[in-house]
Amino acid sequence: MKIKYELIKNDGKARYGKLITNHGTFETPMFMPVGTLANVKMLTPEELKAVHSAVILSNTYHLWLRPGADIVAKAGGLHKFMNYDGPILTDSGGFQVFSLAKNKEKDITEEGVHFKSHIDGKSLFLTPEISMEIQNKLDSDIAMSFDECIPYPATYEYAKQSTERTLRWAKRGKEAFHNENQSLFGIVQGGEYTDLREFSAKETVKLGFDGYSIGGTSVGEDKKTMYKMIDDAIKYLPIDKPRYLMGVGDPIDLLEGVRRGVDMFDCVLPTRIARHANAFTHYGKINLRNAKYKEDFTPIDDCDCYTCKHYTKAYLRHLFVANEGLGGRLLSIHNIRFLIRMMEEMRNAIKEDRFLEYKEDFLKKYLG
RNA sequence: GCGGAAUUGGUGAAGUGGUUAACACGGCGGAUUGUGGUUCCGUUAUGCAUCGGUUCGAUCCCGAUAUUCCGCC
Repeated sequence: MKIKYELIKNDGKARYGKLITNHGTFETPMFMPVGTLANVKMLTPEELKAVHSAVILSNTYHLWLRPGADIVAKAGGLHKFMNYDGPILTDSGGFQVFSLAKNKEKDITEEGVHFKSHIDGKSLFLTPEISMEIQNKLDSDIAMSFDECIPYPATYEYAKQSTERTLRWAKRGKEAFHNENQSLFGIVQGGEYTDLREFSAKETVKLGFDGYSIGGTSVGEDKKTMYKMIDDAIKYLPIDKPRYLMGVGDPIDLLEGVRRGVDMFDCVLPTRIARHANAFTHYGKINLRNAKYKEDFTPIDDCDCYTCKHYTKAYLRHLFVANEGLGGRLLSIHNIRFLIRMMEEMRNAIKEDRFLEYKEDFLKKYLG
């Protein structure tokens, strides 16, 4: 069955709802950790469950290269392969168009995208049809349309052509898609241009998808521009379908996204910064390598995660200074929990009609 | 006792008679937003064992002293 979205409360800004999937029902707005290679880096499914993680992301491009979609299919699909019984969303490879296609004008064609494998340099060609075929085989809960994540800044002309092409790719992808148990999301592009965002949103909705993403954000633009990109797109999205802001993010952006009516977010930030010794706290981000934590025998934050319940900053600092991987694991647990807990708190605040107060209080503390 | 060699930052070390002493590690700090899994960026010796001398100018040349290593008696 396809996913279902149930909008429970909508005060015109923030939304509270439920996402019903083949692998459980979960409340939105939600944060989804990224597990590119059929794993969330360094963590086991049990650890993800312990931080109340729901949907996780995987990546078409990466799994296409290895181990290959057929192997995952033989294993019985992504869930079985990686031993995760929660919902999985697969990104289409569109972001790799952005990060791996060196010469956009030349490498991106109407038919698809040429780029080189980051593993062995082999030439690859990815099309909407191939992306759908791979995602169908992976058997994730939610598949993403194959799109181009437009760089920032981009000229109006480039953004326009790219946005129109993404739309044609979305249509092709939808036609090629054939897994009844899987849902497919469309992606709004349009770069930083208000009219292109409107055009992209309206046309994508016309094609009809199970949910809609706002793409092309968090690619180097300033926050003000990013929020405008959301505003320019989200007002044209149907209220009875989930809205997913791709690649975002940091705690401030989550608050701003929810305020604008976003239901789903994903981001590599919590796990990436964790591997580099950074931790989210209610008082801002901290770097555990800093000398001032050498003798700090208190937990990272007022937090209910495994790491905060059992370890001190001094110990975590020692692990990072000693180059011990456990530090990255423990911080990944904390950082994911931090964002997921934030979402829980936001949902509660929405339910109790105090979202804006919550947001203000959080920011006041966080920005110190 | 005699002869030889060496002495550069926290460490390993390059280097030159003339503005800012290479590089690496370490230290300190920052970055990171649909992940190209030990990443990227910045900073870190007002000083080249010590004291004299030669020179317009010395870390680099000369002498003495100290320390270390090697060889000989």
